[in-house]
Amino acid sequence: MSEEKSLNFLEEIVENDLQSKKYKSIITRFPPEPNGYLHIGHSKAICLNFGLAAKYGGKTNLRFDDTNPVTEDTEYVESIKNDIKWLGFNWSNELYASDYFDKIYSYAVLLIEKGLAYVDDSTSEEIARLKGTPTEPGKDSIYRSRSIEENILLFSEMKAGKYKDGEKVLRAKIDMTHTNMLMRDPIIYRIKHAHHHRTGDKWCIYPMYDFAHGQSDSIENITHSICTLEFIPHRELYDWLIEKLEIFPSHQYEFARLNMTYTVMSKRKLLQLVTEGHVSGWDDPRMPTISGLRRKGYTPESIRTFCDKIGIAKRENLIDLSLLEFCVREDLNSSAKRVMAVLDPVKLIITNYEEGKTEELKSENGPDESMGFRFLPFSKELWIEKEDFMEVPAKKWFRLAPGAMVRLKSAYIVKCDDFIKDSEGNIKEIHCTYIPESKSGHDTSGIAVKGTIHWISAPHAASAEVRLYDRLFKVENPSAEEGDFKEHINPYSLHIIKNAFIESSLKEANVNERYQFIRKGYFCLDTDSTKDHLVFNRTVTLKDAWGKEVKKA
RNA sequence: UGGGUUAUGGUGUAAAGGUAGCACAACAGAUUUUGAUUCUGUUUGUCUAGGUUCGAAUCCUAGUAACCCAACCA
Repeated sequence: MSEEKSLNFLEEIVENDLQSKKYKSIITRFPPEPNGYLHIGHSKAICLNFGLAAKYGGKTNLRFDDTNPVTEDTEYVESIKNDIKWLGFNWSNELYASDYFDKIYSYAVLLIEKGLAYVDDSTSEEIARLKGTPTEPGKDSIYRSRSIEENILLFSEMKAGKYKDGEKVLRAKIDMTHTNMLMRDPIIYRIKHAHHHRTGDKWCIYPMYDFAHGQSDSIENITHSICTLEFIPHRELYDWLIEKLEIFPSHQYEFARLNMTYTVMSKRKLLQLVTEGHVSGWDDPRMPTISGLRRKGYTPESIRTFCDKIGIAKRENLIDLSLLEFCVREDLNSSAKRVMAVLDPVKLIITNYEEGKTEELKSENGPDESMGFRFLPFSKELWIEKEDFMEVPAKKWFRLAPGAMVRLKSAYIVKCDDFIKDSEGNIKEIHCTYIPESKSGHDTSGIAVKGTIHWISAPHAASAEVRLYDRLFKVENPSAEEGDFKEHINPYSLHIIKNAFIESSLKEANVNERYQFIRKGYFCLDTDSTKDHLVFNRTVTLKDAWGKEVKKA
């Protein structure tokens, strides 16, 4: 029994509620509006809600908060369900706020009958004007004193479609001078002659968030309704409505939403990136969406670990992207198949190796012996990375340079004797001699080299397109900068290598497998890939101590 | 200028009056046929000012800062 992990404040609340017998078991819910794709911030809420229920033996509903027909679509419903399943969670019930429209309508009638709601004919401008400001109290609308009978008639006419959009609204009658703006007679129903993706044209009036969310929670007997900090002012109204309606008392709790460096998290901003073509779509691997991260090669496990590590609290936060990257590296390090690929090739010729000869050299598939071995063809002409050769070696350089020796991974030690430049001064060929006694696994040469580099036998190489991704924004917190957040987009966030050389085993690559291109990073097959045109995405780089060294200099 | 919420290393997050801990990041070293991994170590913190107490991140008082609230969005 090592030290137990301390509880977050919501776990404490749940434990107290369970211990005090307030509830026999808990029910949580994840309530997305189907008007966009889920992002990494949502996975924090998903892990929280599903995790809490799982930990304390409760259950979690998936409920779509579909009360605004003009922004919502089944396309989003499907993607949301898919993403939650992919993350590894199963909901107890798939529910929709729109399933409760009849019930919610009857709640509204009940409120009118209690004299706690009224129909207001004012324009939205007038309503806004009378609402006052945070520092000035509001004023009553002239329609506030309508009789219950008139309100009931008017509201039923609203439902029947007698009025146009915006002509009337239903408002809760609370207090126009309340210090909480949300309590100044909030609108609870509005007229929208719009087609709903589930209820079709049945309704032309729709409840507002505040008159649907808490009511849906209550209908489902949600014990702990968990949302983000910006809903704190809504809690007072949430409780007021439940009390007046005398329905199951669900309770709202709030936690701080996730923010991450070098990206944006608001649906509005993400939508802009998509519609204005800054990215290729919601699932562009540079996007912080679940679908983007999935396409980039992130594993569900790594995202869950990340959500676990960031914790749950009530203060504003900005999480380092490096933590997410750490989580995926940690996961992939133990599971990814090791392969060789040369992204920026230069020819290496082994002058003392027999022309036309091919050897099959044994190489391990992973850090764990259980992952097995494969055989790599080796020949006189190889591709290596341009960056692994320096004509004039830097300090602490232990890769290839004139006169220097390196090991070719799983093969031989070679010594650089010469190199050839093209007319523009670029290195064209590197000439080496190999040490036959230094064969990997049977090395009797007694030579110790500091550097080991990867390679591909030129006549046996396959080729592929490789897409390298960098952070989407140049600044840590684009939302906090002055002006348009899009001014801070990183113009180099995508680097496409049209023709990289890969070992031929990768022709058999499949989308579900993760690979480590040795020394280059973790990669996965992209959905754009075809049999004749392989496309790989870089999920994340490896840590690069040499890169740091170079930067320092 | 009203109301609400929050302040702990560079970033997150613990410590329920009693040793300020953990993770990421950074830095240094060891190992390494991936400058990866692994291992070891180091640096850095309680918003400010008072007070209570043997003892305060924690309690009290007064400040300060950040965020949220004036959609017929959620």
